[in-house]
Amino acid sequence: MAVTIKDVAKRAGVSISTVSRVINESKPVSPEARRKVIKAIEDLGYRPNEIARSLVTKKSNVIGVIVDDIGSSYVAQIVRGIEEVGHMYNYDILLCSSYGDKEAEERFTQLLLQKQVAAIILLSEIYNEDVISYLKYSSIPFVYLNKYYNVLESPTVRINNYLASKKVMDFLIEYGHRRIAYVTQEKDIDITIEKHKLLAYNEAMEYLGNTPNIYKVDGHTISVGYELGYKIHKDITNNEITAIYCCDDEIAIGLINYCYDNNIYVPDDLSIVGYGNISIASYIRPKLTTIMEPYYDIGAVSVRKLSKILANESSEEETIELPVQLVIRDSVKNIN
Amino acid sequence: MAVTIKDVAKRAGVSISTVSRVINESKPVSPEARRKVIKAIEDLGYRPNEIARSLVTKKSNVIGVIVDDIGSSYVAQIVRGIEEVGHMYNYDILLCSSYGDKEAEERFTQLLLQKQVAAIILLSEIYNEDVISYLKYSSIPFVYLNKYYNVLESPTVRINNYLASKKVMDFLIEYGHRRIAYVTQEKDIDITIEKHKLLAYNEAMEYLGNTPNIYKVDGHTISVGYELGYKIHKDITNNEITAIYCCDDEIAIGLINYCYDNNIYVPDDLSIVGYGNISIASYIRPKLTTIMEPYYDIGAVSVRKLSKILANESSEEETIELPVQLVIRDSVKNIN
DNA sequence: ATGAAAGCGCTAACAT
DNA sequence: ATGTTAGCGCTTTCAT
Repeated sequence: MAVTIKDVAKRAGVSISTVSRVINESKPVSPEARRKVIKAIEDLGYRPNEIARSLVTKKSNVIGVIVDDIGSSYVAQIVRGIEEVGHMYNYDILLCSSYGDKEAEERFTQLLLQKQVAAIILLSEIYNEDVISYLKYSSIPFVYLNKYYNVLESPTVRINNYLASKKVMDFLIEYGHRRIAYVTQEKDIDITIEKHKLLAYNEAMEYLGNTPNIYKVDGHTISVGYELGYKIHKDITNNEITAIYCCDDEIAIGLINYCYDNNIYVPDDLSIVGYGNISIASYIRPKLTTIMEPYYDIGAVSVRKLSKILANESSEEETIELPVQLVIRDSVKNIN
Repeated sequence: MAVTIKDVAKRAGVSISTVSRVINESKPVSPEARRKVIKAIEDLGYRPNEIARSLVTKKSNVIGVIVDDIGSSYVAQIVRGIEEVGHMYNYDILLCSSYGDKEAEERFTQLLLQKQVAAIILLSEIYNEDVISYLKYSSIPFVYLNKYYNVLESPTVRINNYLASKKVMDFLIEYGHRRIAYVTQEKDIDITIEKHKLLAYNEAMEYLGNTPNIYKVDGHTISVGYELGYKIHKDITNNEITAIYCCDDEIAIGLINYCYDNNIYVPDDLSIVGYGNISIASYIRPKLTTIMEPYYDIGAVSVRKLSKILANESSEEETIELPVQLVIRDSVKNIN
């Protein structure tokens, strides 16, 4: 049987309230009593039961985190941010993976609520307004992070995708590229961030006086990028395009691998830009030039926001926009 | 205010015991009462408070997981395994990152204990026997996973590193390599898995009648592997060695990158083998030939073991050994 | 089959 | 400054 506050009180020869007081430093305790209590706690190896504590205080200092897939590299980075600053604010992390399943997102939300978490961070890749409604309805503080979709109005932390996209295009143009293709996601384009990224791309092409050249893919994996290589092989070797701007690092990396395997030299034959700056981006060769999404910071800022809400120092509504940066590495050639 | 079991009871016109009974299906309830209770639950949107439940049942169905760094790719894979099969067994995951800090490991262990977790999985990369002793002393079911160290006797899930290493050497020899170097970790070699890997390497070299050629590094990152490139550049270009077997994928990848950047062609000029099969291994070019450590399975099996212990179906002591596999890709040349 | 009541380990109001 | 007590939301005897 675990040792409880009663055991400590008995051993120290004081009441349980006194013990509670020294543990929580909630009220003054005489030096004498404090000494005895501390001694008893050490002798017995007592550790307060957080479950019992939460029950009475109605606080859990646990943040529930529902992610798409913890095995995914950018997800792990965000969770790292959540975890690290979470612990600074004294929060623990209860982690669930939904694997892109709508129902799982909702089920886990309920579960976390039952676990009396103080707040929820939902990191999703799918379109699921129901869970947002549910979260709002539950009136639990939450942050909603979606890599692709613009879902409803909800507190979130993100970058400005239009501006990011503009940075890429400005850079490509500065490096002398004119025939630039963009690889976008075909699915739900109007309600995803692709809408904004595409806008910047189209504006830049219009500025150049060139017709946009858009490839559509479905999926965000490296193999999708690789397969894209087959489809556009001719366009590349024809020299119809000099640069490809990909909506995801994964697509860009798949494409780079395709090129490597088919003797197309990046960046000499073709320049490639990614989006995200996942960790592999700096390890593949050539190193990928890409937009850096500050994953760690997104997690970190989300927790900070939540902790402010929980301390009543902030309202829930605002969405936070983090600065973007273009990381220039080796996958784009200056053809001026 | 959240709705409680009392509210449900009142609304249904029954006692809270009856409500509890229908929730838990713990005792027979008349169809009539059950109907009313279910109705009330739905009307009120009632969800039992898991905190209160845990307090009385003294069960938490939460598994505490302490990892080194959730941002690390292999860690994320293991956690994925833990999380996914954990949820199948109805466990939730409370996650902490120690970032290689001894004290953090101990602090989090205490914290998790206070949170009344049902079991703990400790995933460490450092040498810390204290935390194992503490865990044993607390008599909480736990699994101890350490990527490098052989720490004390403790329940664990791992691969047979000697056998794995032997597989690598057999393969290299089969492919005609004779002058094979091994890159090992210089730190604490006698109490780490390097001892076993090295043994297999040395035995193979003895079998070949060649003197072992061992490079020592300190650290498990890609940049450590890259820096190793500088040091052994001459050995490679001298053709003194035809193959390098690296103790970590990261080292191998760093080395491959060094070669790429310095016009040494892998595998034509030099064959490289890794260890681990982290996700990048199949994305870099040339694709890395390596030992597959089944990270996901290590996590999955750990949870299964724990769940058996918690159900009194297994003792804590045994260590589980998972099968190893050599993944043959493109970084080794057949020079027969 | 059902309800009353005790109690899980703790905090916090109240009393002294 | 300290002790007594109620009660957090729930499960589980124990009666009935």
